[in-house]
Amino acid sequence: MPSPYNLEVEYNCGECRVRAERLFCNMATSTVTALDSVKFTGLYPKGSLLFVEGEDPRGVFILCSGRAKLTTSSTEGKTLIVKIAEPGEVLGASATILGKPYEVSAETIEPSQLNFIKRDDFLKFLGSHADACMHTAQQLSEKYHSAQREIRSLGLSQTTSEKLARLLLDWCDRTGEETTRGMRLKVLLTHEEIAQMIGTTRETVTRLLSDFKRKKIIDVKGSSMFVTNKPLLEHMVSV
Amino acid sequence: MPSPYNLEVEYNCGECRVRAERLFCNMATSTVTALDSVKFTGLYPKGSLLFVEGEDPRGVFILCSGRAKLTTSSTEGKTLIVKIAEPGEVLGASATILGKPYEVSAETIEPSQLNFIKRDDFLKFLGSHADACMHTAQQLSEKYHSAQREIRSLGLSQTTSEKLARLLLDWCDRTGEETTRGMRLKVLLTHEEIAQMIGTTRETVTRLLSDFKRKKIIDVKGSSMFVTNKPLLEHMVSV
DNA sequence: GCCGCCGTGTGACTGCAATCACATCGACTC
DNA sequence: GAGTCGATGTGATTGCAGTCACACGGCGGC
Repeated sequence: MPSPYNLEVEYNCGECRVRAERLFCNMATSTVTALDSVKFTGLYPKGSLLFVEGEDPRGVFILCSGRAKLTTSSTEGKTLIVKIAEPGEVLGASATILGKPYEVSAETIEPSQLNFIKRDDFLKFLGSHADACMHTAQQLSEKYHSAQREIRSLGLSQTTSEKLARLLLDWCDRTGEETTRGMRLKVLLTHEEIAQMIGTTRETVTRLLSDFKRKKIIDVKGSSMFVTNKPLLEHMVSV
Repeated sequence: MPSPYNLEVEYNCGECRVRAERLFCNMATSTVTALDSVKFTGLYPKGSLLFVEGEDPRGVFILCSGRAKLTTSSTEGKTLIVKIAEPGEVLGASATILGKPYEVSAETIEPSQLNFIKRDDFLKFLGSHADACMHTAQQLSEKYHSAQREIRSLGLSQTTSEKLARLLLDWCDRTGEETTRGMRLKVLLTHEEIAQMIGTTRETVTRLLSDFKRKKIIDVKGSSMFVTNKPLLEHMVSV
């Protein structure tokens, strides 16, 4: 299938091969059919703004493939990255359900496939398909869960190095690959973006990472980072 | 009706007079009947621990009357108050739905009435009553929304005074009464607890409040606080 | 009355991280 | 090769808030 952005596209949810693995999408055949009839499949290049904080909710985006960053900004221009959304997540659900403005902005950081559902259609869909409603509740629970983790990290960390340690450990759990040299992480974010994830400045991130390298906690080779002393990282967050 | 803790109790949801005002409880008669058959009504004194962070989810608590604080703690003993829950809120829903440990602890800070529903019963109840499932999704959306506010406050504030200003403005919106001397707030929390809400220390809260008094932004009379210069507070958070 | 407890008010000191400023380095354009 | 641009590395300075220490006042118990 020819497709832009080198992306494998699936226009038909009924035929989607990864559907069963997805918390939200894994639903009864009849429900999937209903989903297919209201959704709009779109391909988005890196850097596409899906919605902006404060905007009235138009509907939800189901992230089929690719990744998106969810951010919130202060009026002074300081930006906080709340979460990096992974495939299978539903974006904008809470605002759409409540009819309140989007509480974050969403921007793709990779070429991505998204299925958009208009607000009215989505609400009707949830009302008439119990399993979809249940899966939405699960999605929202997941979102709340990860927001709670973020709150812990921001509110309970004594120092910035503790926040960074928390972030790296999070990455190990989520995307780390075990190797003989320690956990390997693909660092796809700049120091600036890492800073925005833990609420600090770019310079501090650079300094702390140098520090970690000096202390042999991590080892950076190109865009790969090896966590060579995970226990020490864990010690930094718990004590 | 004689009742402990000077609390007006309603054992029967079907007869509850405030039900229609509650986001979650406002559901079809048949659904309420089902709810009544699985819930356990309990009265709890101030300081009751409903559940503890990290514990496996036993079920959900519907806060009928009273208030509860939701907290998360670090291993060093530092505590962060995530939210003060108000009547109508459902506590522990996300953990119960996902089957993951409670992400926060819940403790009553006033004598409270709560309806408890066991995990299995709650999941069955949601599965068989579409409106209850929808209302749960709304509750979860609200929870996510307020968690997002907390993240903004913790992550984007440059200084502690900004966080405190944010908190006071929040209180104005939520429980403030307009008076000729400015918004009146009932301060039911100690400086220690305020500190735990914004992730700082007791001393800093005392100092900042003195500061605000000196600058004629607030005026404290007993357990009442008058916000006499709200625009200045707003200026502190946006610049 | 006395005592103890808890919440509050303040001073002195210190350290971490924000800020500003500039250097370096790689990639890509022209 | 010169020039630009974004990302990274590093030094010097400063200020905010955490920490420790102690004083004061109200309130309940006895």
